[in-house]
Parts: sequence; C-alpha cells; structure tokens
Amino acid sequence: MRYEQLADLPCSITRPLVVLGDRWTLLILKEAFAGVRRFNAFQSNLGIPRSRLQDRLGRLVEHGILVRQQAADGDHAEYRLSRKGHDLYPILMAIKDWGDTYMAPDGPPVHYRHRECTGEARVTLACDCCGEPMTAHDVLPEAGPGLLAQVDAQG
Amino acid sequence: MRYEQLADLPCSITRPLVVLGDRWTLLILKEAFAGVRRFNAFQSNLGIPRSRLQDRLGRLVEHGILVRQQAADGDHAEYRLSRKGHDLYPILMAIKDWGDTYMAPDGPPVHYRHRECTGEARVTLACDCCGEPMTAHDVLPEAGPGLLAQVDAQG
DNA sequence: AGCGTCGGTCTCGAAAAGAGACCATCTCCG
DNA sequence: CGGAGATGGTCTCTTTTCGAGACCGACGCT
Repeated sequence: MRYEQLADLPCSITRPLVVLGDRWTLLILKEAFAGVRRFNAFQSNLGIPRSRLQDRLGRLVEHGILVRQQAADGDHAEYRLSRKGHDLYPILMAIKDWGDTYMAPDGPPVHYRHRECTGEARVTLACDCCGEPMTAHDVLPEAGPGLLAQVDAQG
Repeated sequence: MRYEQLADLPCSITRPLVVLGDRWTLLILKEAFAGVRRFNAFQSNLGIPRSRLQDRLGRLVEHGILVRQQAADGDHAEYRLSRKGHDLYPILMAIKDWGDTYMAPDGPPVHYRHRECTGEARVTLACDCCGEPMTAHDVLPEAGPGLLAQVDAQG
C-alpha cells in the first residue's frame, strides 16, 4: 500500500509507471498492439500465468486502457485497446528503438514499417515550438499548473 | 527463472522490458535524469527499500546503463547515466506525454522546456523516410535481420 | 452423452518486496 | 584523541506477489 501512493505524486512519469510498471503490463499491451484480443492468446503468447493475466487485464480495463466486450460474431470475450490505450504506442516504439540499438546485435528482429513507403517508424524528441530535436541536456524542467494546483490544495 | 528467458525472444520491445520492466527501475532512471547520483538521494526521493535499490542499481550497472564511480571531489559513490542510459530518455518522455494527457487533470505538473525557447519537449512517432507522423495503424511489421539470424541459428 | 474450447477461479509453494536494524569507513570538529 | 554524522552497503524477518497447474461452468459441436 506504500508503493501505490507514488501515484499521488505530481509527476507525469511516476503516475503512469504505477500502472504500467511491472513485469507484464507493457508486454500485454505490446501483444494488444500486435492484434491480440483474446485471453488465451495473451496467455499462450506470453507464457504469463492465467491468474496474473486476469489481474493485469482487469487493471487495464479499470484504467480505461483496454475495453472488454463480447465479440460480435461468436460469444467469447475480447480485450481491445481504447483510445487511451492506443496512445501508449509511442512508449512501446521508444522502447523498440532503444532495444534495436542496444539489444539487437544481429539487427532489428522486426521492422516496423510505414505502410505507405519503405521507411520505418522512429520516435524523436523535439521541441513543439521550434521543432528542433532535443535530448535530456536540452531540457529545463519547470513547475506547471498540475504542481501548483497540488501545492494550493495542500494549503 | 522462466520470466528472464523472455529476453531470448527476438523482440526489441520484450528484451528491454525484461531489464526495465519492474516497479522501480524506470523510476530510478527518472531520478537519474533529474540529476540524482547518490545512493541516499535515490533512496529518500523514491522511498524505495535500500536493499531493493541496491539490487536495481547493480543491475543497471551490469547492463551498462549506469556507471558507478567514486566522486572526484569527495569520496562517496556516484551513479551516472552512460550513453546507453542517456538514450533511454525518449522512453521516459513518451511516458510523460501520456501521463500529461491522461493522468494530469490539473495540467502538467512539470513542463519539460526547451532551454533555448519557450517550447516543450514532445515525443513524436514518424516515418524515418518520408517524415510523416505515424500511429499504430500506419505500421506494418516485417521480419528483420535479427529474426532471420535467430531462425538460422536454430537450424 | 461426450469432447473441446472458452474465460475465469482456486490453491499452494516459491520468489520477490518492504521495513528496519545493523555495519564499516570516512570526515568533521571539539 | 573521541565522539557525531554521513555515506554506501548488508542482514534478517515478515508480508506480498508470483508461478504452476488443477479445477470450474458455460457454450458449441457431433
């Protein structure tokens, strides 16, 4: 019950990590982006224990990242990415870029290609004003409204 | 000992996650990017148990993500980001973007500003060939050299 | 009726996490 | 010299989480 309280901190990195930061959650989402929708498919693709998978899917549904519904044609359950879940894609692609660079000695196992050309999907960090690419060195953190709101609330 | 074997899979998302995917690792790295270098600072900023922190720092050093060294001036130990660690920044920023969007009802707690202008750091997924912005829908996975190498090796 | 598939649950032993005390080393300062 | 206070690091003990696999009820098919 201590760790979960990190979610109260006014930090947009910490808060998502309390939900996403564990052994399986991001792997489950990776499968979801690969088109997997069924309980048994997640389970056998990842080798995750069933009870664990049940927990994680439930948590993702609670957070509105996945939506559970009965499949139209048949009868079975389906877990699909919501908009909110869909927007997690850049996180996985950023991980992919790093993995391709540092953990793929034989080259990328998978190319994530642009459907309409031969290029590949690549994540970049840039300034939303001038468009310049950025690294950690170019960043200057500064208090924002979410922080001030929290300070105000606490008196 | 089963879960770790996921690192053998030819997938550039899975492999990093076996290292980074747990409660604390990415939070530790977030602190490192915020300039934290000392054991006690990580410990008290995050509230992580000391033994856990010891484990995680050790693992990050093993993987060459952090470098442990004696501080020049004093005597104490320092944990600093290597180049490899530094390159994890886009992952944290991608998480930040998502957190700002979905878990910051009062607005971003922190602005990550471009030092040289008023803009903010933002992660984008784009095609490295035509430069078009991309989403999951625009991506077509395709086998790459790392996958073929693994298939070859297994006969 | 019998079998297979489906999502989902239960149990139990093993692994990991949390807390907090404890340590050796070193520095500072009287 | 003799404490105090940092510092990074270790040890122990309890609680929580995880993993493996059996089990279950609903449904479909033949």
